Amino acid sequence: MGVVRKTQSVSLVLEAFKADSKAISVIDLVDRFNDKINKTTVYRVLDRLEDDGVLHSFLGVNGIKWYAPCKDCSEHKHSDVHPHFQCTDCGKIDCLNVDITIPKLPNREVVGAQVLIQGKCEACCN
Amino acid sequence: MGVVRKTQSVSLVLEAFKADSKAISVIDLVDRFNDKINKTTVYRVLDRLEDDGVLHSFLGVNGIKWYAPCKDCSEHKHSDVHPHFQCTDCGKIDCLNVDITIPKLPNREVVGAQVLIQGKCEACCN
DNA sequence: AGTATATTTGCAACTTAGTTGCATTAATAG
DNA sequence: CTATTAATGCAACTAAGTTGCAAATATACT
Ligand SMILES: [Zn+2]
Ligand SMILES: [Zn+2]
Ligand SMILES: [Zn+2]
Ligand SMILES: [Zn+2]
Repeated sequence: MGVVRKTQSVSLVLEAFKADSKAISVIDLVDRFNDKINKTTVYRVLDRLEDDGVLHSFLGVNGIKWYAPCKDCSEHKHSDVHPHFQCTDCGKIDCLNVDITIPKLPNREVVGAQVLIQGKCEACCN
Repeated sequence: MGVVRKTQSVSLVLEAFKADSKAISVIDLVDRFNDKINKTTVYRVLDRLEDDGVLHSFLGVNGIKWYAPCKDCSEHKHSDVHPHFQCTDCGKIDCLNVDITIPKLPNREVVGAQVLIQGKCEACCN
Protein backbone atom coordinates (compact mmCIF):
# COMPACT_ATOMS: atom_id res chain seq x y z
CA MET A 1 0.00 0.00 0.00
CA GLY A 2 1.34 3.40 -0.96
CA VAL A 3 0.63 6.92 0.14
CA VAL A 4 -2.64 7.28 2.01
CA ARG A 5 -2.17 10.62 3.75
CA LYS A 6 -0.77 13.81 2.29
CA THR A 7 1.76 14.50 4.98
CA GLN A 8 4.35 17.23 5.17
CA SER A 9 7.12 14.75 4.42
CA VAL A 10 5.37 13.53 1.29
CA SER A 11 4.89 17.09 0.07
CA LEU A 12 8.52 18.01 0.65
CA VAL A 13 9.78 14.97 -1.20
CA LEU A 14 7.43 15.53 -4.12
CA GLU A 15 8.52 19.16 -4.39
CA ALA A 16 12.13 18.05 -4.67
CA PHE A 17 11.27 15.96 -7.70
CA LYS A 18 9.06 18.64 -9.23
CA ALA A 19 11.91 21.20 -9.15
CA ASP A 20 13.94 19.46 -11.82
CA SER A 21 12.90 16.12 -13.18
CA LYS A 22 16.31 14.53 -12.77
CA ALA A 23 16.98 11.53 -10.63
CA ILE A 24 17.98 12.12 -7.01
CA SER A 25 19.92 9.70 -4.86
CA VAL A 26 18.53 8.67 -1.49
CA ILE A 27 21.79 9.83 0.07
CA ASP A 28 21.19 13.28 -1.36
CA LEU A 29 17.57 13.37 -0.21
CA VAL A 30 18.39 12.25 3.31
CA ASP A 31 21.09 14.89 3.48
CA ARG A 32 18.96 17.59 1.91
CA PHE A 33 16.16 17.07 4.43
CA ASN A 34 18.26 16.21 7.44
CA ASP A 35 16.73 18.97 9.54
CA LYS A 36 13.17 18.46 8.27
CA ILE A 37 12.62 14.76 7.77
CA ASN A 38 14.11 11.81 9.61
CA LYS A 39 16.24 9.44 7.55
CA THR A 40 13.89 6.53 8.16
CA THR A 41 10.94 8.59 7.03
CA VAL A 42 12.67 9.58 3.80
CA TYR A 43 13.20 5.92 2.98
CA ARG A 44 9.60 5.10 3.83
CA VAL A 45 8.09 7.98 1.87
CA LEU A 46 10.12 7.03 -1.21
CA ASP A 47 9.01 3.45 -0.79
CA ARG A 48 5.38 4.42 -0.72
CA LEU A 49 5.68 6.77 -3.66
CA GLU A 50 7.25 3.98 -5.67
CA ASP A 51 4.40 1.67 -4.71
CA ASP A 52 2.01 4.22 -6.10
CA GLY A 53 3.81 4.55 -9.41
CA VAL A 54 4.82 8.15 -8.72
CA LEU A 55 8.54 7.45 -8.51
CA HIS A 56 10.73 4.62 -9.74
CA SER A 57 14.00 3.48 -8.24
CA PHE A 58 17.21 2.00 -9.57
CA LEU A 59 20.83 1.62 -8.57
CA GLY A 60 23.55 4.01 -9.63
CA VAL A 61 27.23 3.25 -9.76
CA ASN A 62 28.48 1.84 -6.42
CA GLY A 63 25.04 0.40 -5.81
CA ILE A 64 23.42 3.36 -4.13
CA LYS A 65 19.72 3.89 -4.60
CA TRP A 66 18.28 6.61 -6.82
CA TYR A 67 14.72 7.74 -7.45
CA ALA A 68 13.17 9.57 -10.38
CA PRO A 69 9.63 10.59 -11.35
CA CYS A 70 7.59 8.10 -13.36
CA LYS A 71 5.93 9.03 -16.63
CA ASP A 72 2.90 6.81 -17.01
CA CYS A 73 2.93 4.38 -14.15
CA SER A 74 0.31 3.38 -11.67
CA GLU A 75 0.15 1.31 -8.53
CA HIS A 76 1.83 -2.07 -9.04
CA LYS A 77 2.43 -1.42 -12.71
CA HIS A 78 5.71 0.25 -13.46
CA SER A 79 5.57 0.57 -17.21
CA ASP A 80 8.48 2.93 -17.70
CA VAL A 81 11.52 0.74 -17.77
CA HIS A 82 14.26 2.66 -19.50
CA PRO A 83 18.02 3.10 -19.38
CA HIS A 84 19.68 5.63 -17.11
CA PHE A 85 22.70 7.75 -17.80
CA GLN A 86 25.18 8.57 -15.07
CA CYS A 87 27.82 11.21 -15.63
CA THR A 88 31.32 10.11 -14.68
CA ASP A 89 32.24 13.72 -13.97
CA CYS A 90 29.40 15.20 -11.92
CA GLY A 91 27.70 11.94 -10.90
CA LYS A 92 24.21 13.09 -11.88
CA ILE A 93 21.74 10.66 -13.43
CA ASP A 94 19.12 11.19 -16.13
CA CYS A 95 16.34 8.95 -17.31
CA LEU A 96 16.74 8.23 -21.02
CA ASN A 97 13.82 8.14 -23.40
CA VAL A 98 15.38 5.59 -25.67
CA ASP A 99 14.75 1.91 -26.22
CA ILE A 100 17.41 -0.68 -25.69
CA THR A 101 16.73 -3.92 -27.48
CA ILE A 102 17.57 -6.90 -25.35
CA PRO A 103 18.66 -9.78 -27.59
CA LYS A 104 16.75 -13.04 -27.47
CA LEU A 105 18.49 -15.48 -25.22
CA PRO A 106 18.05 -19.18 -25.96
CA ASN A 107 16.54 -21.24 -23.13
CA ARG A 108 16.06 -18.18 -20.98
CA GLU A 109 13.01 -16.14 -20.19
CA VAL A 110 13.83 -12.45 -20.02
CA VAL A 111 11.59 -10.34 -17.84
CA GLY A 112 13.52 -7.09 -17.61
CA ALA A 113 16.83 -5.33 -17.66
CA GLN A 114 18.69 -2.66 -15.79
CA VAL A 115 20.81 -0.50 -18.03
CA LEU A 116 23.16 2.13 -16.67
CA ILE A 117 25.06 4.00 -19.35
CA GLN A 118 28.12 5.89 -18.23
CA GLY A 119 29.82 8.89 -19.74
CA LYS A 120 29.94 12.67 -19.78
CA CYS A 121 26.61 14.46 -19.48
CA GLU A 122 25.51 17.44 -21.56
CA ALA A 123 26.62 19.94 -18.93
CA CYS A 124 30.02 18.35 -18.43
CA CYS A 125 30.71 18.04 -22.17
CA ASN A 126 31.19 21.80 -22.49
CA MET B 1 49.37 -3.36 -8.68
CA GLY B 2 47.86 -6.79 -8.77
CA VAL B 3 48.96 -10.20 -7.62
CA VAL B 4 52.68 -10.47 -6.98
CA ARG B 5 52.88 -13.59 -4.87
CA LYS B 6 51.10 -16.89 -5.45
CA THR B 7 49.68 -17.27 -1.99
CA GLN B 8 47.34 -19.89 -0.63
CA SER B 9 44.45 -17.43 -0.64
CA VAL B 10 44.99 -16.55 -4.27
CA SER B 11 45.08 -20.23 -5.23
CA LEU B 12 41.89 -20.99 -3.34
CA VAL B 13 40.01 -18.12 -4.93
CA LEU B 14 41.22 -19.01 -8.42
CA GLU B 15 40.16 -22.61 -7.92
CA ALA B 16 36.66 -21.47 -7.05
CA PHE B 17 36.40 -19.70 -10.39
CA LYS B 18 37.95 -22.56 -12.29
CA ALA B 19 35.37 -25.03 -10.98
CA ASP B 20 32.50 -23.55 -12.95
CA SER B 21 32.97 -20.38 -14.92
CA LYS B 22 29.90 -18.68 -13.53
CA ALA B 23 29.96 -15.46 -11.60
CA ILE B 24 30.30 -15.68 -7.81
CA SER B 25 29.18 -13.03 -5.38
CA VAL B 26 31.63 -11.70 -2.82
CA ILE B 27 29.14 -12.65 -0.13
CA ASP B 28 29.24 -16.22 -1.33
CA LEU B 29 33.04 -16.28 -1.50
CA VAL B 30 33.47 -14.80 1.97
CA ASP B 31 31.03 -17.36 3.31
CA ARG B 32 32.52 -20.25 1.38
CA PHE B 33 36.00 -19.54 2.72
CA ASN B 34 35.05 -18.36 6.17
CA ASP B 35 37.25 -20.93 7.88
CA LYS B 36 40.14 -20.63 5.44
CA ILE B 37 40.44 -16.99 4.39
CA ASN B 38 39.63 -13.86 6.30
CA LYS B 39 36.90 -11.63 4.90
CA THR B 40 39.28 -8.73 4.36
CA THR B 41 41.69 -10.96 2.50
CA VAL B 42 38.97 -12.23 0.19
CA TYR B 43 38.15 -8.65 -0.76
CA ARG B 44 41.80 -7.83 -1.28
CA VAL B 45 42.59 -10.92 -3.34
CA LEU B 46 39.60 -10.23 -5.61
CA ASP B 47 40.74 -6.66 -5.96
CA ARG B 48 44.19 -7.68 -7.06
CA LEU B 49 42.92 -10.31 -9.46
CA GLU B 50 40.71 -7.68 -11.06
CA ASP B 51 43.69 -5.36 -11.39
CA ASP B 52 45.49 -8.08 -13.26
CA GLY B 53 42.65 -8.71 -15.69
CA VAL B 54 42.00 -12.18 -14.33
CA LEU B 55 38.57 -11.39 -12.92
CA HIS B 56 36.06 -8.64 -13.58
CA SER B 57 33.47 -7.29 -11.18
CA PHE B 58 29.99 -5.86 -11.46
CA LEU B 59 26.93 -5.33 -9.31
CA GLY B 60 24.05 -7.75 -9.13
CA VAL B 61 20.54 -6.92 -8.05
CA ASN B 62 20.50 -5.20 -4.64
CA GLY B 63 23.91 -3.77 -5.41
CA ILE B 64 26.06 -6.59 -4.12
CA LYS B 65 29.38 -7.24 -5.77
CA TRP B 66 30.00 -10.16 -8.09
CA TYR B 67 33.13 -11.43 -9.79
CA ALA B 68 33.60 -13.57 -12.87
CA PRO B 69 36.59 -14.77 -14.90
CA CYS B 70 37.78 -12.55 -17.71
CA LYS B 71 38.22 -13.84 -21.25
CA ASP B 72 40.90 -11.75 -22.87
CA CYS B 73 41.84 -9.07 -20.43
CA SER B 74 45.15 -7.91 -19.11
CA GLU B 75 46.39 -5.55 -16.46
CA HIS B 76 44.60 -2.20 -16.68
CA LYS B 77 42.76 -3.18 -19.83
CA HIS B 78 39.41 -4.80 -19.23
CA SER B 79 38.25 -5.47 -22.74
CA ASP B 80 35.39 -7.79 -21.97
CA VAL B 81 32.49 -5.53 -21.16
CA HIS B 82 29.34 -7.52 -21.68
CA PRO B 83 25.86 -7.88 -20.22
CA HIS B 84 25.13 -10.14 -17.30
CA PHE B 85 22.08 -12.26 -16.69
CA GLN B 86 20.71 -12.76 -13.20
CA CYS B 87 18.06 -15.40 -12.56
CA THR B 88 15.10 -14.15 -10.58
CA ASP B 89 14.52 -17.65 -9.25
CA CYS B 90 17.92 -18.98 -8.17
CA GLY B 91 19.82 -15.68 -8.12
CA LYS B 92 22.77 -16.98 -10.12
CA ILE B 93 24.52 -14.77 -12.66
CA ASP B 94 26.05 -15.60 -16.03
CA CYS B 95 28.22 -13.54 -18.31
CA LEU B 96 26.55 -13.16 -21.70
CA ASN B 97 28.47 -13.38 -24.96
CA VAL B 98 26.16 -11.01 -26.77
CA ASP B 99 26.51 -7.42 -27.86
CA ILE B 100 24.15 -4.74 -26.68
CA THR B 101 24.11 -1.69 -28.88
CA ILE B 102 24.02 1.52 -26.92
CA PRO B 103 22.17 4.17 -28.90
CA LYS B 104 23.94 7.40 -29.79
CA LEU B 105 23.04 10.07 -27.30
CA PRO B 106 23.14 13.67 -28.50
CA ASN B 107 25.48 15.97 -26.57
CA ARG B 108 26.75 13.13 -24.46
CA GLU B 109 29.92 11.14 -24.58
CA VAL B 110 29.28 7.49 -23.78
CA VAL B 111 32.18 5.56 -22.33
CA GLY B 112 30.50 2.39 -21.13
CA ALA B 113 27.42 0.67 -19.86
CA GLN B 114 26.38 -1.77 -17.22
CA VAL B 115 23.65 -4.11 -18.36
CA LEU B 116 21.95 -6.55 -16.03
CA ILE B 117 19.27 -8.62 -17.68
CA GLN B 118 16.82 -10.35 -15.39
CA GLY B 119 14.74 -13.44 -15.93
CA LYS B 120 14.67 -17.20 -15.57
CA CYS B 121 17.90 -19.02 -16.27
CA GLU B 122 18.26 -22.22 -18.30
CA ALA B 123 18.18 -24.42 -15.21
CA CYS B 124 15.13 -22.72 -13.73
CA CYS B 125 13.17 -22.76 -17.00
CA ASN B 126 12.66 -26.52 -16.77
C1' DA C 1 69.46 -24.03 3.47
C1' DG C 2 69.37 -19.51 5.79
C1' DT C 3 68.35 -14.76 5.83
C1' DA C 4 66.56 -10.24 4.35
C1' DT C 5 62.79 -7.77 2.30
C1' DA C 6 58.48 -6.62 0.99
C1' DT C 7 53.98 -8.54 0.11
C1' DT C 8 50.14 -10.50 2.07
C1' DT C 9 47.24 -11.80 5.86
C1' DG C 10 44.29 -11.65 10.17
C1' DC C 11 42.15 -9.09 13.39
C1' DA C 12 39.54 -5.59 15.39
C1' DA C 13 37.53 -1.58 14.79
C1' DC C 14 35.26 1.41 11.74
C1' DT C 15 32.10 3.39 7.93
C1' DT C 16 28.02 3.70 5.41
C1' DA C 17 23.48 2.40 3.44
C1' DG C 18 19.58 0.72 4.70
C1' DT C 19 16.14 -1.63 8.15
C1' DT C 20 13.27 -2.68 12.40
C1' DG C 21 10.50 -2.09 16.65
C1' DC C 22 8.04 0.76 19.25
C1' DA C 23 6.17 4.72 21.39
C1' DT C 24 4.46 9.27 19.91
C1' DT C 25 2.39 12.43 16.51
C1' DA C 26 -0.74 13.94 13.17
C1' DA C 27 -3.90 13.34 9.03
C1' DT C 28 -8.46 12.10 7.90
C1' DA C 29 -13.30 10.42 8.59
C1' DG C 30 -17.38 10.79 10.98
C1' DC D 1 -14.15 17.68 18.09
C1' DT D 2 -13.01 13.19 18.80
C1' DA D 3 -11.60 8.49 17.37
C1' DT D 4 -8.92 5.84 14.42
C1' DT D 5 -4.98 4.52 12.20
C1' DA D 6 -1.33 5.99 9.08
C1' DA D 7 2.90 8.16 9.45
C1' DT D 8 6.89 9.79 12.00
C1' DG D 9 11.11 10.04 15.06
C1' DC D 10 14.32 7.82 17.54
C1' DA D 11 17.57 4.55 18.83
C1' DA D 12 19.36 0.47 17.98
C1' DC D 13 20.47 -2.79 14.64
C1' DT D 14 22.15 -5.31 10.19
C1' DA D 15 25.11 -6.10 6.46
C1' DA D 16 28.60 -4.88 2.95
C1' DG D 17 32.66 -3.19 2.58
C1' DT D 18 37.06 -0.56 4.34
C1' DT D 19 41.22 0.79 7.18
C1' DG D 20 45.35 0.56 10.20
C1' DC D 21 48.59 -2.11 12.03
C1' DA D 22 51.17 -5.92 13.77
C1' DA D 23 52.26 -10.72 12.53
C1' DA D 24 53.02 -14.14 8.99
C1' DT D 25 54.76 -15.81 4.67
C1' DA D 26 56.34 -15.83 -0.21
C1' DT D 27 60.22 -14.66 -2.93
C1' DA D 28 65.03 -13.18 -3.99
C1' DC D 29 69.65 -13.39 -2.75
C1' DT D 30 73.64 -15.26 -0.63
ZN1 LIG E 1 28.02 15.75 -15.64
ZN1 LIG F 1 14.26 6.53 -14.84
ZN1 LIG G 1 17.92 -19.89 -12.05
ZN1 LIG H 1 30.99 -10.95 -16.94
